[in-house]
Amino acid sequence: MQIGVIEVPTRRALLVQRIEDQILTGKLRVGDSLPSERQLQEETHISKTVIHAALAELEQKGFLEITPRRGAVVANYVETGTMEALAARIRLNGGSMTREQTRSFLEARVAIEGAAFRRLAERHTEEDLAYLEAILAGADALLAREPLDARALAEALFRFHRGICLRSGNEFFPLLLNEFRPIILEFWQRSIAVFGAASNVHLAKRCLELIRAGDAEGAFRRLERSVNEYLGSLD
Amino acid sequence: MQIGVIEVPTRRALLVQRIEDQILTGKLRVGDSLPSERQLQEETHISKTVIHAALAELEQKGFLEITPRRGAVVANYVETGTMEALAARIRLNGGSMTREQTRSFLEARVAIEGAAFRRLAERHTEEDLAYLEAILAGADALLAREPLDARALAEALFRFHRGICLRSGNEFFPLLLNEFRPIILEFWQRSIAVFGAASNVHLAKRCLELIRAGDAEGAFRRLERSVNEYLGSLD
DNA sequence: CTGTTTTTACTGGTCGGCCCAGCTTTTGCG
DNA sequence: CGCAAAAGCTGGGCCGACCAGTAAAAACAG
Repeated sequence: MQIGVIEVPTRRALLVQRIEDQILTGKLRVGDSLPSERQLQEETHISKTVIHAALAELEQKGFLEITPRRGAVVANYVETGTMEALAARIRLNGGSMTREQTRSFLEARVAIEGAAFRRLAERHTEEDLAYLEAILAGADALLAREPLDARALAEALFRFHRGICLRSGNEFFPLLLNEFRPIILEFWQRSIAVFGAASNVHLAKRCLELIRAGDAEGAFRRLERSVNEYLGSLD
Repeated sequence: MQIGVIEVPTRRALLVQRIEDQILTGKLRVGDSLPSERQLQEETHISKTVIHAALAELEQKGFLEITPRRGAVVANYVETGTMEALAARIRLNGGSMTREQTRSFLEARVAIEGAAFRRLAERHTEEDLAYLEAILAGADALLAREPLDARALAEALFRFHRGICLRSGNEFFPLLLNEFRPIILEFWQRSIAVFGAASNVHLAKRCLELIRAGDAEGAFRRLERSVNEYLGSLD
């Protein structure tokens, strides 16, 4: 048996997580007031500096709404939340989404990646293709190794799809995929578990071929089909 | 003559901005190490606590990668960056995007909002429409008042479009729009300046009508057309 | 001179306290 | 009783010291 590295989390990170959990599990509801910073300081034995930093972080993530000299209330994360807020909620549910969330997520992914596919199919250089091929070569290397590192392969698939966005020439697409990152990684890990590692890598290669051939619609349909297959596998 | 309020920027905000600029202008390159917190303290005459907070903020934005007891290095913000990193880059260019950035941005917006339009046109309740109408009524009220508060109207238009995403039933769309928020606000303010306030509100109303009529494609084309007009106005 | 242990200098993380400005509640005077 | 002054909160910003680790330098043994 092997004991890996033990990462010591910072107090700030622990406090952020604690409050996130309270919000996401419904113990703290939208509109509820948080205790004052000084009160939290007493409860947690953490200094006001760190408390303040943690609350500021939660505000930026969209979980809280802080008004100077009035206090912090739990925000409606749908109104103000970022992708991070959603990722946190998914993390809490044991890393799994409801079926409806999954459908929403895939719909959004198809909207973004579909646009990237189209652009790249229409206009790409040899360098673009070489870049994407290099990523897939890395995935192949992972495939050959035993035991399979599903996490690493999921990362590679993520990099491939972000690579498509990156090379599409649209500055926003890769950033959007970065926002999705934690969710997409969960997705690929599940996809690897359900459809197998080789199948997923093969699908990526097929998409690249279609892009190379300039078949924008074909690439888009291939993407759509795999998404539907994934959704079907949930039943 | 009238002298308005004088906002005193905080040291922390100034430091954040300074470092952001250094990164975005290339004086600090990806992979470069930052001076230690203590070194920065000496250079800037700002306390280490504030330095620490500023660096933490830059990390959350995706500009830095901080490892405890090892230091901070400039992160590849294309890899890890969020929409905020891009917003910062735009802010640096005097709040305006290049033509290519604008095109990218609108392409992404059409991809996301287009999907939301389609969903909402196909499936909406009376409550959804009432919700959106209420937002437009607020925009009308702003329109009647003199002088025009362009910022507030831009906010209203943002809320309307986010409302469409919200009511589309896709949990991700509104979150994506939230990520775009700072950029979208710049967009609407410019659009108001170029096409006039009334015209923008009228367009929103027209979109709502098409959604009500269930004309998904019509609504989508209307959106696409206005985007193209905006792009055309840049020449 | 080499390989190993110990020391030291340096890192980010945390602490508690200071003052500030503004909102809320209590107090106290006319 | 009415109303204004005061006291007591809030978060925001900042400071200098201390903590627990790391990595390089110094000391040491062979």
